[in-house]
Amino acid sequence: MKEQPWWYRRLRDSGSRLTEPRKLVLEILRNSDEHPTATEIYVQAHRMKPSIGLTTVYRTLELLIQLGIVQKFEFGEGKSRFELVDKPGANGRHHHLVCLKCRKIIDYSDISEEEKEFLSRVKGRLKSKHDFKIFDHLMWFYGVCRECREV
Amino acid sequence: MKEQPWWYRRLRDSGSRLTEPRKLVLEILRNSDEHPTATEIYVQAHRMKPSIGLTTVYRTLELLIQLGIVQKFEFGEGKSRFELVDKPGANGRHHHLVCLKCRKIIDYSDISEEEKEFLSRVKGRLKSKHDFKIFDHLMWFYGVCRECREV
DNA sequence: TTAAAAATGAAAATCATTTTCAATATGGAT
DNA sequence: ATCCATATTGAAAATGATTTTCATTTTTAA
Repeated sequence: MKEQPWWYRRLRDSGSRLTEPRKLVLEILRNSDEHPTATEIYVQAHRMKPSIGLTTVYRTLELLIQLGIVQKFEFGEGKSRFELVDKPGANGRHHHLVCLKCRKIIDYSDISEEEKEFLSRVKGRLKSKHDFKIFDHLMWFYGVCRECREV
Repeated sequence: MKEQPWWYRRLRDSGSRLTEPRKLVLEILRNSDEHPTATEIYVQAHRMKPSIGLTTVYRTLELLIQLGIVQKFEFGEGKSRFELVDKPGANGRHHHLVCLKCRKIIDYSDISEEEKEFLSRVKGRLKSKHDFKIFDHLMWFYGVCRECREV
């Protein structure tokens, strides 16, 4: 007997049906390390089951958010990103370097061990001080790149 | 002789012109306690100078974000909200805690010694790796607050 | 004062997300 | 397994925020 993911029960308990598209969206979320957008999820889902529609992906995500199975993030890109709640070890990768002169933006994702440790300490502190459970973070650094300093 | 806001200099230094629409948008941001949306800023600006266009408000905000003068927020409403960044170096609200459920935002400025050290190490690393000289930073943490976890 | 470059505004285009509505799939009852 | 009420779905249209295009205006430096 195969063990069912905890969200199957939560879906059922809410009176919602456990449909193919819903299982697919959940499977895709389970298997992605990034925080996919609705469209990214749709593209994957569509490859596996071409009959699926983007609308359904949106509706499913909305439902899963209501049920506390999925979290919605916004990083200022003008679109939302989604992640399974309590998915361990999918944090970081959202560091931006902005040059104040030429306005170039560099995304960098290489996080050092030190940085990870620091972040987990900060998260611990935020938990105890503000009683927040942190799922993710975003860091912006503003400066001037070499080319612009040379002028 | 009137003292000019620090952002005037930063605009100038970036090679951008200090135009009427830009001053207006900055003035509106300076005088608002809330985080206005682009449209809200436009409505105010338009009252003071009817020739102004929504496009210019968007373009100005984009520029100010690139220059680190303005921050963009997204609360999951499908539109962005904007706020003036505090003067760099001075007890700025550089840290934000966002509750992913109720969309509440907590600004906190109490930075520990450990945190300051960490940031200076990160800045050093960014300097050597990406050859950026960092002037300022911004950190966002996404999580769920106590009230929302209790449900 | 003048010309080049930067900035502007209006309208059109784009993009993410939501709504509408007719067709389909699901799960409990039979 | 079959049936049926209804939850769910997909396609297309609608919406709303943001971006692009392009001709005109404003700003700055010489």
